[in-house]
Amino acid sequence: MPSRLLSDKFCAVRAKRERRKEARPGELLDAALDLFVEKGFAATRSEEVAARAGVSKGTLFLYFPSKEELFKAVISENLAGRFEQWNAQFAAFQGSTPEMLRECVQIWWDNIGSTKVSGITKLMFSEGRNFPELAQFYREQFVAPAHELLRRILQRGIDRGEFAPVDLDLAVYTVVAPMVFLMLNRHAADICGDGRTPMDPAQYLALQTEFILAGLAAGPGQRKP
Amino acid sequence: MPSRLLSDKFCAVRAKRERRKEARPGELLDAALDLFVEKGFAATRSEEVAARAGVSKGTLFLYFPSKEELFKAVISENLAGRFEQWNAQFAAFQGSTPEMLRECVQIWWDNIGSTKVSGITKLMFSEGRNFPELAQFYREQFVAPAHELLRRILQRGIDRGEFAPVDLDLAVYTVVAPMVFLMLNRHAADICGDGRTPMDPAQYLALQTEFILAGLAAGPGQRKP
Amino acid sequence: MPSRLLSDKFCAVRAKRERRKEARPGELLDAALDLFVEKGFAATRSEEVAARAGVSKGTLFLYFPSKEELFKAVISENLAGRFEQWNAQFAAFQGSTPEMLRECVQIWWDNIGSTKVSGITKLMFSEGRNFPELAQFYREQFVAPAHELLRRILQRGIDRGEFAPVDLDLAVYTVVAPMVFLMLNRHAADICGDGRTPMDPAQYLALQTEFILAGLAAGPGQRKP
Amino acid sequence: MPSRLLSDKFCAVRAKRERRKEARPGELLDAALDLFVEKGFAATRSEEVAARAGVSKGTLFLYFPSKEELFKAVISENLAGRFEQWNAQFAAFQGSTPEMLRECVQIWWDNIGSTKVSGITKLMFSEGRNFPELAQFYREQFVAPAHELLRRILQRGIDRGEFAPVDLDLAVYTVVAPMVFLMLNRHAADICGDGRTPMDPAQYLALQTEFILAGLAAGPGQRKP
DNA sequence: AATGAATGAGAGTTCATTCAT
DNA sequence: CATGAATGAACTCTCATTCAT
Repeated sequence: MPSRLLSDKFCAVRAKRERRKEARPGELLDAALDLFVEKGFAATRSEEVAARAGVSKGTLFLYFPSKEELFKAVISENLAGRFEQWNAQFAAFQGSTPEMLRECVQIWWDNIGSTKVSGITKLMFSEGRNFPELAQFYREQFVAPAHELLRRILQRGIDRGEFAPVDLDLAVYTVVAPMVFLMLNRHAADICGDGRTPMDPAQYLALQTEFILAGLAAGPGQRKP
Repeated sequence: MPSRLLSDKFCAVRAKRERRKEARPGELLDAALDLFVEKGFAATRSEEVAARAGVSKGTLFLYFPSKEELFKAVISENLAGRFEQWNAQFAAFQGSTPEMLRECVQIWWDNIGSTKVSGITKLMFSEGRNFPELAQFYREQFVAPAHELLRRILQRGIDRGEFAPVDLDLAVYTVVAPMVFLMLNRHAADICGDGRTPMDPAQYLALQTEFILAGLAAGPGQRKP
Repeated sequence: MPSRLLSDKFCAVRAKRERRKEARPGELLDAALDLFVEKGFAATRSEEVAARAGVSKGTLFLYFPSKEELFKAVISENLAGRFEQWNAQFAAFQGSTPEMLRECVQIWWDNIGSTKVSGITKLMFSEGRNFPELAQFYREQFVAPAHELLRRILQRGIDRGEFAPVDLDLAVYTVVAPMVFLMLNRHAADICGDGRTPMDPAQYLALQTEFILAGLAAGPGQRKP
Repeated sequence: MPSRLLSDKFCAVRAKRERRKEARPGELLDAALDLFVEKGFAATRSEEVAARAGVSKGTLFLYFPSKEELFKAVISENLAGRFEQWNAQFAAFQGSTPEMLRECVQIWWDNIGSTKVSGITKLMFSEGRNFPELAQFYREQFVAPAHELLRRILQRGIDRGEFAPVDLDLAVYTVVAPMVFLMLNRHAADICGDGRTPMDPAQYLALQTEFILAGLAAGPGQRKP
């Protein structure tokens, strides 16, 4: 069939160029994430981003109207709701709540903490004040859903008698803080390492999680006196 | 008498001026710390620092040869070690080790966490990569002594049978991480808040400390299966 | 029959395309004239010209090697002298010289002043300094013949006793100036209007022509006392 | 007196620098007017303006926050109302209205037409469309007062029987048009010269004025048939 | 012939740093 | 010592122009 042939030819001709065109934004966003995390938003020159993506300065602005919009796109791209899936996954969880929390931490580590996406948190801590609307966006898209998920897990543990009652708002932070610490330290050249042997994040996470579980099991303050 | 009056006035003016003159570097460092913490190194203009210190642009460069040297001075100046005192204080501590850890956290909070000094940590996390020598300096002056102090406390607990045996290298991080989290979040416009009620750092610290103590008491991994 | 239909369609499409192909340069010149007149040469983007002509950026440069050459072509193309015809027409004129002048003005208004061609004058006034060769070309092709035609008319009036003797060089400008004024004001968003009611160019022209005729009849300076 | 001495010294020390500082904006505005008129706003580079004013690029932006603001300042600076004085002057005029008109034209020529202020009109014609708010400002500050002044003069002539009745709105343009023509042609490299001998604006103005007076005396249209 | 993705020189603007006063 | 006007390197962004498709 001629039409098919024509169509094939058309596709072949367009293929390479189009593939690049479609791949460009992603390549640029990857490069931008790398550099922003490494050097900070302000200290990263647009041209560097372009160069790392293998294109020229001008091309960057073909896809993103400004450096700030590029920043926003980096956030959007990488924080696009993973929470839908995770919320569903944990809603269907059958095991004990301590297992649930361990799995939650593991999933976070595998998908975010150990990947370069964790750099976004570093970015927000470093540059958030200079970009309030971005900070707000980050809070809405990432922080709030995370807090909600953790609250549901903790509440489940309390409801099932696995955890002693506890101020959920605070308890959530006991889970969040180590994650944030790992994400920031990872992208700050292990600034909080003691300079001897590097800390193993997976082991730290495991220990930290057990501490949290011990604390939740014991109930807050009961051994204070 | 006019001449006397004038002379007195002149002396008064001169005295104030000289007092200010000697205070200049400190005022500039204070102003710089505030602004660097708030906006980042690159995003802070030299003129702003000078203005906040109440002097002109030129005067800043009279005391610090460059913006970068100013940054280094800000870090160095504020890292004046308090560990000598603290080490002595804790070497003489008589009570239980959990009490010791609680006091340690409290002292940190009162002297560092809740004060402007916490901004130094924010700065090191944000800009450390661009100032490797400073990062190393910070690790030596601040991180290493802190880790050592905490190690000694934890070791004391184990030695006295108050804590179960634990990997000290990892356990230290369970104490450090919440501190770092608080210091950074404080200077990042509560970027990790969920946007509802702001978290109370003191309450969070208390809960987090009890969790750590529960974990240390229980021993790691014992409830894992 | 599908094939016939297709074929017909194809031919129709092709025919239209070829017709367009030949029209391309003209369409581009029209678009360029519009935009250059409206926004100036520097402020007009090549892509806009192409877009208004309904082609892509690349196509523009297929027909004109540079934006500057496009500008030159816009001027040259629209300066196609009509003076041969007009000179012949006025050489054969039979009526009175005032009638002749009125007709001259009318012809100018109908063919140039009220049409897009007037934009050329706007362009030369705005950009002439940046294109000296074009300015010279414009003077030769347009200004000089116009002045000569007007001189012949005025001389005829003097010769026939209809006009008092007058410095022809100056008198020509009294005819030219209102024309230039109208052409420029037209393309400058009525910048010389007082903001109340818009001026009617035809009425203004008529009045202005009568003033000129009155002046020519009276002779210059005679009432100066 | 010491205080006087001190004050003198102070003034002497400051003098040179301050004089320059106060002169800078004016020098920059002059340079900008020259270049904008000569090359157009868009085609003039900021650095050129600075260079012509004898300063560096950065200094320009010390006094004007952007190129566009510089443009606005050029307009504002040079259009500062001269009409107060002129209106008063003509309100008190005692002679005949033809004399009044001649004087009006002369004053315009001496103060505007023959000076570089006339370049502003060129600017407005060339770039006005790209800066609508500036165009409006120009109309309000310059065009409208000028039209009103001319209307009053013409009306006086009619009232005193020196001029035949005429449509004032149109008649005003017969006076304005030659002025505009001269201002534009002057700044467009005599684009409307015929290339032979340059036209003498003063002589042209005189002749043109007499034509207008002849026309006004005769009344419009009366010799049409 | 036509397209539009890509380029990179160049323009506007900022700001650390200098230095005459 | 202190000032702040001046500088110019560096950065973001634009757009005329090219060329693979």
